[in-house]
Amino acid sequence: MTGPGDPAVQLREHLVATAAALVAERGTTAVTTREIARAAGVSDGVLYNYFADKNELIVAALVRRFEIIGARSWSDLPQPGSGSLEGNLVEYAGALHVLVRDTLPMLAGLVAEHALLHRLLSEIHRPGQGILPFLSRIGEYLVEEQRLGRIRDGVDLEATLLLLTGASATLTMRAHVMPDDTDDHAPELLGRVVSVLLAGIA
Amino acid sequence: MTGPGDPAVQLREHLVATAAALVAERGTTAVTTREIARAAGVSDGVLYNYFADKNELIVAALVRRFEIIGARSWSDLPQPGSGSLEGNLVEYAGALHVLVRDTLPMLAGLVAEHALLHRLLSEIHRPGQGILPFLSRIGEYLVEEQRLGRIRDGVDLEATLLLLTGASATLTMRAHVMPDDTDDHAPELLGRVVSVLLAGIA
Amino acid sequence: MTGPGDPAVQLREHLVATAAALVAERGTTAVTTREIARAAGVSDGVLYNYFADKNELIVAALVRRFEIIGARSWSDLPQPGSGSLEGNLVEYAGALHVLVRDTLPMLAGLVAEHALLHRLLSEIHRPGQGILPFLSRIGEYLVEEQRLGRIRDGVDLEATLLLLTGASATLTMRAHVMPDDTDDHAPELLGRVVSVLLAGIA
Amino acid sequence: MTGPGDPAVQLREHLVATAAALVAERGTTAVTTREIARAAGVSDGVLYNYFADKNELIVAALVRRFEIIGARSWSDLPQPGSGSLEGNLVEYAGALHVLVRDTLPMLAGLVAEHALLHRLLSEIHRPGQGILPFLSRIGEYLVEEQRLGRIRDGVDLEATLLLLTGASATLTMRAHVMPDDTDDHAPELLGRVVSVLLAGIA
DNA sequence: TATGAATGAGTCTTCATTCAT
DNA sequence: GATGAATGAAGACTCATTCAT
Repeated sequence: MTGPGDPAVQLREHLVATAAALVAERGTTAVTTREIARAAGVSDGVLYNYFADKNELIVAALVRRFEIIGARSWSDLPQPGSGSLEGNLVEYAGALHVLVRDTLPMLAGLVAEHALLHRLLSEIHRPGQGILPFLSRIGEYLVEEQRLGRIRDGVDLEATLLLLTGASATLTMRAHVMPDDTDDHAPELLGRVVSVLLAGIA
Repeated sequence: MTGPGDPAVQLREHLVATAAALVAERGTTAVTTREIARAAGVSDGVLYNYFADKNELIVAALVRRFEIIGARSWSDLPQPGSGSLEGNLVEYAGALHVLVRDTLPMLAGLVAEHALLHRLLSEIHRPGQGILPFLSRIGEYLVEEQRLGRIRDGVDLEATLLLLTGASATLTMRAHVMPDDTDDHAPELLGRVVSVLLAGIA
Repeated sequence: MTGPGDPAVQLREHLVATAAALVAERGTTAVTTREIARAAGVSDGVLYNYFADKNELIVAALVRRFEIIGARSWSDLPQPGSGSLEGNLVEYAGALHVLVRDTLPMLAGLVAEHALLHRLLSEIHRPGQGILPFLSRIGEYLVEEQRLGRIRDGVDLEATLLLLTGASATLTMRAHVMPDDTDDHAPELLGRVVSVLLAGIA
Repeated sequence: MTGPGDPAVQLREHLVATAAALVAERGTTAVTTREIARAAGVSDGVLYNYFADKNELIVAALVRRFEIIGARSWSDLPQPGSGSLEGNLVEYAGALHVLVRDTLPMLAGLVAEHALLHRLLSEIHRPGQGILPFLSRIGEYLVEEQRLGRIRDGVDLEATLLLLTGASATLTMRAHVMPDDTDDHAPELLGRVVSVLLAGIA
């Protein structure tokens, strides 16, 4: 008798969505329960009708956030063998860049709060959706391309993955620290990154 | 009439050093002014004789922290042309890994607190010391190696820098999320990363 | 049109019984209305269809509790003239000990809450049942024994009652503060108390 | 350098005294930290400069209360052998009556809160002052009188103590439940109680 | 009449900041 | 300048009570 139309479920969703938006803006710790309630248009106490405590709501908000951003970033990614390897890698790197860019403030807040981080991790491993599957998906792409011969045999794919994801993530950090100019350059810079990765430097 | 021997300057330094140590341990927000004062062996109020508010002290502490860790990580790094390019790059990547590992809790705290981040940035650009010079130093190393011919002509060094630093930094993040097994593998994995970077994957 | 079979009366009774059980376990203030409703298998709001507020329900629960415990403790008590005076007094004292032991948490809660206490008192005097009748019953026993000559003529029975009940009650308090060893000794100690009371100390 | 004149010590004392007064009036749980602060004429947070938490202050207040009342009740009590046994016992019983009367609301509050009760007990056993020493003092009085021959040899003094203290304490409870008439009768009633105790009832 | 989600005042506690000494 | 006690605005969380359905 409980479904998405259930008003209780709707309010729960509303709270999660509101909290997700606030957490995305200002980080995990800077958001107060009162702010969430105000922003959601409800009273201070409602939160505790749906969540055991503030952290449970925050974790739910983070999971939600990852799902939304993940779904947005990772749909329509190229299949192994299609197009050019270079173009595909740029797309994957770009998607990861967007993913990290939009989740960074939340991730950052988690580093300082181990309790929250671990609650999130145990929560996020459970469903098929999450941030880790995305990393494994790009890994799978690399494996397939190697089997297809577009990546040299013998190339260390774990190291490759680290290089590719690392460059994307670091680009994000840079954009965050210097918000003025870098975000527009991101696609172009990632293109150059992929070129270097393909050809090597020696 | 004011110099490094001035007791007022010394107390200021002492406060910065104490705060730096505490911030490194527990992160920006988890440290209280009282804890800093207790750890420094002074009274709660002194802080406000040397800093406008808590944030100013925290920023000074972060700057100090970066200087210390930077100095530790970046002394004795190989000169361009010495040894092998591969071995040198592994060393640079390893130093960056250590640098990020030891500053991650602080960096993370900053992302969530924009005010603090911006105050730190305007502070850190002022003196010759800071975190950015370290990044530029590895950049300079790459430039020199290219001029010496150990890095191919035409290789995009900015992209290379991004790949190298990104892999190191990402390795750190991984170690933080899964603290069990990854930190010991770091040197070996960075070795493989450098191999891939040298040879390319195509 | 209203009788014991009336479903409304039954629900009222059910609420009182449930609240009585919870109050006996955890004391007056530690029980929440939500807990009572959950335990009774009804919704949070029903309570207010039968009682003006929480206190009214609590008072009803206390009255009920005293009735139940009283009925249990005071059935099968010896009749005046039967058995030995000493044995009978020990039985009465033991019954009172049990009565106090089982009502102490509730009584204690009442002392701290004057409003509740007074509401209870005006409630408890109304019906023929209550805690006071029990005290008067042991008083009646003493009166009868005196008339039968097993208690000396001229003995002050009010004072005797105070001694007997006081010793029982105090034993209970002791057991509550030092729960380790005293409850088992209670019967034996009450036996000695009655001996002293019978013979006097001078 | 710390003495009773130290203003910090004075404020601590002031807080304890204020809390003691409020707790005596209204019981342990009904008093809020804000009320204590307001009544003491200080701000909400001061409390935590002197006590780890609310309970620590409450315990200190209870200890204080027992000391004050104890000192008042138990000075100038008769020595064994002096005066008449009967008169002395009435005095002892009366002192206990006053002691219990003035501490009952606090004791009652403790019954419902085991944590608080245990903290108080471990605190109260430490110094030479407390409520238990008073009970042992009346016990010692009985021992001495027995040695002097004013209490029959072979009389069970533990049982006697229980009778005497129990009667006093119960009288208090009665006075609390029916505040109208009984407190004035207390001395007279305790006189009759002692008479019965001396002569026995058989 | 029964429901149970929403309410919001109230609880304890923390901590950056001030200021009289 | 140094002290450190006092301040009081928040913070997370609880729970008796109400009321639309």
